[in-house]
Amino acid sequence: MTKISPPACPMDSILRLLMGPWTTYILWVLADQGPQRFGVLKRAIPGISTRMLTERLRMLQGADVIWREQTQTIPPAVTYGLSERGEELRKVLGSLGEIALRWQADGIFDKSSITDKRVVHRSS
Amino acid sequence: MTKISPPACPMDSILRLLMGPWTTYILWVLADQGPQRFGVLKRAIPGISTRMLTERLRMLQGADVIWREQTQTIPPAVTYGLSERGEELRKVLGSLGEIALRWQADGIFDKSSITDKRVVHRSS
DNA sequence: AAAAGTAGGCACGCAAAAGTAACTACCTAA
DNA sequence: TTAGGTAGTTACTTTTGCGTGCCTACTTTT
Repeated sequence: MTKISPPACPMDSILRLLMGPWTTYILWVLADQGPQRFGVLKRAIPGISTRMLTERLRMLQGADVIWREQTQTIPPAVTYGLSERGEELRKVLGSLGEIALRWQADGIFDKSSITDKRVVHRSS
Repeated sequence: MTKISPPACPMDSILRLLMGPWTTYILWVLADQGPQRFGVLKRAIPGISTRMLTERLRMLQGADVIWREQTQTIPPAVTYGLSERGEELRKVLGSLGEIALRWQADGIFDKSSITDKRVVHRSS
């Protein structure tokens, strides 16, 4: 018995795309630094596991938000970058980021309503 | 040292705000139908539990995205609505919604890359 | 007198999500 | 010869998110 399917919410789908803990970070790096190889991405996102990075990249690629280019050289080099859709998304995420910055300046995120149980991975 | 990943992540905070399965739905209803009471909201969002609705509302309220107005009448009536911050958010979410609509028309969300494991199995 | 509605709080428990670690195959540099 | 880098995959374990059900205190309705 297939339970609920979201009645009228493409929002739901697109947010499920962005929702993961790392997804926007990945997009941010790709937007900010340009196309990058797997290993560079991994090092640019401290704390992410290969498993997560792979999964997210596959998902984003599946949604045509990023492209993937693999060269058949012997240590195979794989490069990822924002596609046209990715650019589209970047603009909106940019606005969202601006808002986030303003709110942060206002201390919204500090006041223990959201940030509470987020201990943050790997405190060095 | 609790140190958050440094350079670019108020995004993380704001997305954590929107992330839950229900959050944007709630905002959508409040934006679309105007301020609503708890019970009305609950009935407007089929399938949500009181627990979730309460939690999300508290969180949104804590971030000043919605306001909460409680009358001390005897069955106490509580009304929620978008605050100024909420309106700000609504605009961006609107753009995101447009994109989502276009992508949906292109069938991005149908092609089993994201939606796949969302099938739910409750056979009884 | 009892049921129902209003706005939630609290505890239990499962299933999905995320982290951890080990393994692949191939090549290069020490 | 061995370590290390490239781009992952697979298996195992832990964490958590979220639904479900039961509770409140007060009033109005039946």
